[in-house]
Amino acid sequence: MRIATWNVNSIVARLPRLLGWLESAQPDVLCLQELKTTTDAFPHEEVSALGYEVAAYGLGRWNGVAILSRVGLEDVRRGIVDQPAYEDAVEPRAIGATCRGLRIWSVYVPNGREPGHPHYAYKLRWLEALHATVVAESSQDRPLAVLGDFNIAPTDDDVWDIGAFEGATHVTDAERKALAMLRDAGLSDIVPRALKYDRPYTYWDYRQLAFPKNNGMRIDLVYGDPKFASAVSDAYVDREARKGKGPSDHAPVVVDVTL
DNA sequence: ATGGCAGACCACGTCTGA
Repeated sequence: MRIATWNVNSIVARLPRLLGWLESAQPDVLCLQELKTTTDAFPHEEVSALGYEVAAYGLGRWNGVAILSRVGLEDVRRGIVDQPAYEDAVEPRAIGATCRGLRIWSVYVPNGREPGHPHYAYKLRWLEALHATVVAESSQDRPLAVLGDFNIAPTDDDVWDIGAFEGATHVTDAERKALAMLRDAGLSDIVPRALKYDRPYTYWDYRQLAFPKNNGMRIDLVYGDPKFASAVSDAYVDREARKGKGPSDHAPVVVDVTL
């Protein structure tokens, strides 16, 4: 079974590329983030035409997550356990579903903006809620994986130049400790192969020629429980999807599992 | 010292992203 995650930075703007990628990469399950549209406005017909069921969760301009599956889509759940609000709004940042016996979550962790900002505190609270969700769902007798845009670079090697991140989010101890908590809960970081260069970055800023310079970050992560991790046969970042006209600023992460 | 790009909508400026 082929599982993937991709922050598309607007499902509407990315639809032609998404459809083409589904046809070429042939994932069985795809987790999407940053739909930037409502559940109703999701392009259900176009995606269904390729054989995928859709569970989408979007409220409009920002955020929005979805799971696409051609191997079943059951027990859909929108939002995580005690999901915190930001400025009184509970945002569409997580959706879970069961696909052929595999429990999958598509998550879009808050950005944080800058350490000390209320959004940063929100990010850390959100990660605690994600941890609680993982703990709650780990009791089930089925493989579990959390995929998505975590907005955290797990190590200094996961950014092109750690010196450029002084005082910035994505690399702080508190954020990385939240990832460590997920690992303590039994999940493993499924590190993908890079198809070019030595580091498996998944995001490159649109500005400053970041992609051709490979000034990237690995922030789109796959966290799997032991059942999932032991079933992984391959994992890679599809950087080809970052090339050309009208790409997302993120590339898909693809994981093959014998489940 | 800062923006640069891209997308959505509060739409011809503003906000967000990381």
